[in-house]
Amino acid sequence: MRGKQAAGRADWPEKGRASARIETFPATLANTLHRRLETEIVAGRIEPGSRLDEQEIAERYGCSRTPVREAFRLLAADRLVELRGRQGAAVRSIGAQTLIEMFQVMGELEGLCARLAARRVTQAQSQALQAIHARLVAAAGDSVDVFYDINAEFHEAIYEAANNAFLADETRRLRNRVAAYRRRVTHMPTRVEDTIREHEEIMEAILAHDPEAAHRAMRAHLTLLGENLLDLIAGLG
Amino acid sequence: MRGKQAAGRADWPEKGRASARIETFPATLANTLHRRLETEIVAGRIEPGSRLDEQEIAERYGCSRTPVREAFRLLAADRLVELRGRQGAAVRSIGAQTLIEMFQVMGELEGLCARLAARRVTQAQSQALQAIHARLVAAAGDSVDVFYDINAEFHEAIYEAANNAFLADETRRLRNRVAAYRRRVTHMPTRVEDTIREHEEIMEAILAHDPEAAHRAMRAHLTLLGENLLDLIAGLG
DNA sequence: ATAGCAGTATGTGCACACAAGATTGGTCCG
DNA sequence: CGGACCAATCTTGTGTGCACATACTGCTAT
Repeated sequence: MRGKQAAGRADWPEKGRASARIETFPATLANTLHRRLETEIVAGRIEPGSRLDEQEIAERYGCSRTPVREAFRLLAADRLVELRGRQGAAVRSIGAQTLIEMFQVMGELEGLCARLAARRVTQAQSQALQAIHARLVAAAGDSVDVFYDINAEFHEAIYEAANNAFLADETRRLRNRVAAYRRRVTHMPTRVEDTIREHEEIMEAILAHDPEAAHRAMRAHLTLLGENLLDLIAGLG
Repeated sequence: MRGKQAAGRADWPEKGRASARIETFPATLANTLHRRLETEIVAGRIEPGSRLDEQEIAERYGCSRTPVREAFRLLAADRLVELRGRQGAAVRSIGAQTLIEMFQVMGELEGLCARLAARRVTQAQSQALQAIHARLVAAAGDSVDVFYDINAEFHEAIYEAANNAFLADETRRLRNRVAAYRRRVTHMPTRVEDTIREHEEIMEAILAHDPEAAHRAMRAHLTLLGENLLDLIAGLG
């Protein structure tokens, strides 16, 4: 007879920090699949809107449908895929309207990151930021993918300097959701130089410990990025 | 032989609005469980930190473990439960540090809502807002739960006036995550009157179409709420 | 008495099987 | 000739069984 009270069992001793990717602990098949599919989607290797076939993926990874299904649920939680019950799962495709809205929210969140970073950044973090930026400048001529990755590093460094793990998680999550689209923007004519200039402004504000300037610069950066993205979409619509 | 291309099947015609709760469409067992458990957790009827037993819930709802497992994954996506592989799922408990961080982010998001609402609110929405506020004032003496619900309505009306579905979704999601804790704050001595006063200020700024004032008032509201919550936690720590 | 260890029990992870709903192609009727 | 209905097939949703990992309990040894 096991049916005790509703939920009165061994409570865990409360984790120190409630952040950290949800499921790093055990390397279950479902978790592995979750990570791998997430990477594929974020990198844009799976077209937005395309359907994900349980069986196909199951045999591709040599497992049964069960863990695949569970991975889908996890991805749905991050809003990376859409679950249409009885009709399978599909990579979420984002319309122009939603994209506008997302960039507005991202502007606010990344702006907060920048503001906090300006207040809290340490000496070591300042130097790290400058080093990353130097690498970004150096990579201006390299492949777009390399540039994109260093760009991401820059923002990641700011999250860290902001010293708000929750904010970092949420911002990162949002960033992931638009990543597949955002990556394409890097291909635009002046985007690389623009990015470098905008990053410079952000960085200087942070190094100068000027929260409002950092906030403003970061928001502007995101706004411009969003507008570029919309131009791109309008162009190929 | 079914193994075609990776994912080149029937693409859906892109949903009009990429928001809307993830899975309202089909009433599968897993989805039903997801919603019910979400309600239980958000309402605080399941203690934070307590473990969720697959079998127990399965037999309580008269189904097998499979849909229960899937519901857990969905809840994990919303960060409402924590998945510790091989050790079951537990309602996420939020530490003081994280709570502080969350309220900072919520302040920013709800602040954005208020700012947009001040710019975009329609005549009808203004009236609706006032009506809700009037009900809130009238409910000041009623049960805490009633007050809490009307309070939520007020914020919901602002989300709607902000006219940014994505922002509304994210803000609502965050609100849900802290709901179990937040609800308790309403019990504090002066919280009811404070809330009414703060709401008044927010509402007036929105009605006056003053974005910056609305933003400021809303952020202040969230900040005070967060501080109250921390006092509460410190008090019973 | 406490710490370490082994055996046991419980519960989760995964695979497989079955059932139900959805989609597609074909056929029949208007 | 077109549209609607129907059937076959495919895909997802759910139930069940088994194996392994983790936690627990009682023992022994220092």
